[in-house]
Amino acid sequence: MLIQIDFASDLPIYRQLRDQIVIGLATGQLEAGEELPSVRRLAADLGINLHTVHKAYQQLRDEGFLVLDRRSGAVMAKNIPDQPEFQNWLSRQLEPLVAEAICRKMSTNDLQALVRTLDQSMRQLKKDGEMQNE
Amino acid sequence: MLIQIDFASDLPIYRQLRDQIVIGLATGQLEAGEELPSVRRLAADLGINLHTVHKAYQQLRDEGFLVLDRRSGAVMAKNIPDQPEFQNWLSRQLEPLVAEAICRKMSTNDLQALVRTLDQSMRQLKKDGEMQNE
Amino acid sequence: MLIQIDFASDLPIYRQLRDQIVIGLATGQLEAGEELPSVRRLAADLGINLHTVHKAYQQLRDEGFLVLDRRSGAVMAKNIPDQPEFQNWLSRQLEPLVAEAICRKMSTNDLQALVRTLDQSMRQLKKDGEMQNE
Amino acid sequence: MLIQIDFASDLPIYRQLRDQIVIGLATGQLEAGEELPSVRRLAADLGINLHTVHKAYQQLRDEGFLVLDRRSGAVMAKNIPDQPEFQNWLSRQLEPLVAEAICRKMSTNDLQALVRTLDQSMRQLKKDGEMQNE
DNA sequence: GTGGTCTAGACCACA
DNA sequence: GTGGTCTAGACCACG
Repeated sequence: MLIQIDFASDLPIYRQLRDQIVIGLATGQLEAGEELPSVRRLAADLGINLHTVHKAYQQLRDEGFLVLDRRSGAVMAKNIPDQPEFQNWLSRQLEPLVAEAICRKMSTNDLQALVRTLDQSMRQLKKDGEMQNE
Repeated sequence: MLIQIDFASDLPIYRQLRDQIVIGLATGQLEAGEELPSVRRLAADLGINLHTVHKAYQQLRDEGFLVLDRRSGAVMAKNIPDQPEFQNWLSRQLEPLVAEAICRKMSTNDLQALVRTLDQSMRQLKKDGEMQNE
Repeated sequence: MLIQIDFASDLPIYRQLRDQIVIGLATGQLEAGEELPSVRRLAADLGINLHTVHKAYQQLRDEGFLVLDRRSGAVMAKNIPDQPEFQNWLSRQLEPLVAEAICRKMSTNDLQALVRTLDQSMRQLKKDGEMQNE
Repeated sequence: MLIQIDFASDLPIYRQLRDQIVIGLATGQLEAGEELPSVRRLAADLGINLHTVHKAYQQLRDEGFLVLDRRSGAVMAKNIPDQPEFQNWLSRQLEPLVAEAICRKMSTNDLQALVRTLDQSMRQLKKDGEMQNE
């Protein structure tokens, strides 16, 4: 799976890394149970600091996406645990974005379409990957 | 309009302030052309520093939401200028959120419904406010 | 002569006023010896403060463009005195602008053309005005 | 690159700093991709406050001249983005200067020559620097 | 009164 | 080490 870091972004590197791994999982580029590169390896490949990769992995573990084991390294979780507050959290993240879309005169339909497109394209990618594996 | 700052949040204060003003504009709690409190006044009301408010106002000005009129202080812009890259920007913001929703097993319908609810409730609030003014 | 103030500009109002009067003089909309409106009158017309107009007039007087007299009010100077350091001053003003033009990949020719156009259009306006008066 | 701050100038320090960096870029004293001193370092060298340098850097970043790389601090941008309204902006800056030159009886030729000299001397400095590097 | 600039000094997140 | 944020308090230009 290709990971691209933008060093000039305002988003911290560890967050970019974390986000891309989540996106990878959503699009099927990463599967449950799949092994991730070691901290060392990934840091070297991306040309970033060990700490940075470690921090991203830690956060993914805290969120239930990743299982860290001394022997088997980093493995994508098989079962992502329910996060009871997830919808509320998501709602809070979405709120300012939706507000800005309204202010920028985006229509309800355009906004819905944008979310739908993102959602469907990711799910489609995942389905394609799964069919290939069968 | 009520503004609430969460000092424990990881989101910087000036960003919380900026976001809430945008939300206020989307929900009609703030209207185009309306005067905002002066930097000093708002800082005192919220118990934060003058510079923090100043920074939020500056950002809103740069984004075209606010006009800093030399005579009357801060005034919500009448015409919010188009931001040519706005949809792309929004898409990039939405991508990791949608990805996480998929990973957390949220259905397409639930996600759509969540966005719809946010969008509609804000637009409704705005419409209510406008009807009251007539 | 029409004067337009932009209250949202970063340029102070008295400077906008001063600049437009100088432009008016360069384009012949104002002539040497012509009377300007009184401070009171102009302030009322533009909807700005007395002090602001006063400050603009003072600066124009200091620069030799305007003669202020208690009886005859404000009169455009007949002979604008030489300002020995003017070329140096102008050069210093121009330097960052030319530098930015270079950085923005504007060609020497385009820059020259831009200055020429501004210069010629003002001089032409002035000549037109003078012919009309004969 | 030598930077000189005039504490008596009416131009704010952060603007002087910003202007001199742009001039440095135009004259080749600063090259695309070159690292700038850290905010702290430059502030100490110039005897000014950290925040003042920070503000200049932020503005340069907003204008596309500077990239604030998370790893290596401040780096001059490789590709300065087009500013669609740049010519209009420049024209507005130039207008009062040209008008004043006309009022001060500067000839079209002298004005053209002045701009040409500034432009050519900066471009020449840049070319010299580039030849030296080969 | 307003916003804008500058200083001084602190703490934090990031790498 | 870096930049980013926040605070406190001062002065100035503008209107």
